[in-house]
Amino acid sequence: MNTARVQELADLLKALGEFNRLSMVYELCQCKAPQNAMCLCECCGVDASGVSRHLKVLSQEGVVSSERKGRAIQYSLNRESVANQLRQLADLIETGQPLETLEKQNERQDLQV
Amino acid sequence: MNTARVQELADLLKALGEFNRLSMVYELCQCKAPQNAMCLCECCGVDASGVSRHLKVLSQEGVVSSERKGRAIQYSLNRESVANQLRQLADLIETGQPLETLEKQNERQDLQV
DNA sequence: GTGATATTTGCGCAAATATGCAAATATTGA
DNA sequence: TCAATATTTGCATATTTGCGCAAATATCAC
Repeated sequence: MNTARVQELADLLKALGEFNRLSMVYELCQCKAPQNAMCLCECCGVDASGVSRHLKVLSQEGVVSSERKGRAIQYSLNRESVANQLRQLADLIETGQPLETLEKQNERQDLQV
Repeated sequence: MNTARVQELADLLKALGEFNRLSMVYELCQCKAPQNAMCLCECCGVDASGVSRHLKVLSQEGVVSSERKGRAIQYSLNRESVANQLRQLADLIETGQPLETLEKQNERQDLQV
């Protein structure tokens, strides 16, 4: 049943499936420049510590990347990666095609390079 | 910020973002014929009451439809609807295009019909 | 009707989660 | 160096969530 891949996808969806976190993602996806945590405080009504924790979850699931710039840490959305995962799930649900493991996906991408 | 739409999507992702529920969806998406709850008990290690509750969540979020056939209730996946929502989110994340409300989507589909 | 099968619901429990506050840390800018 | 800014972490708390069991309910087959 490809349990590991189902688990991966479930973890990703769980990370995205919380209102304040998805609001942060929505905010990030509409910004060209990366944002720091203080900016993201405003879009959802959570204080800095909460934003920090949410960003940690998103980061662990590969939704965002971070890079320190001066005092602040700039967060940016991993657009392609997240979009591809969602599309793969959409395809699976629509067509019933079996899930590919992440390993296989990476192998396939290696071949293309 | 289109809060309502973000909330809708978050609810959908939360419904899908639980391992046993996603396993059930995975099972359903690979079956041509609708399945009843007892079948779905097997694919995840949850008893009938748990499956019933999970199916209720999935049903409330429009992931599955149900129809009673004799004693059992047959569940089937709303493939297109769920796939479309996931793709819309993927597009949003990839391109930053603003979210359409569900109402607008329906209007647009009405026009196409 | 009666028993058999399928699903739902009430209850309680344990684990996970989201949050705010305050303190600790990190890193820069002057 | 030192003060200011940004982020993380510990703690406490309230809420949510997933689960199993047993009882209730629904529906059919006979």
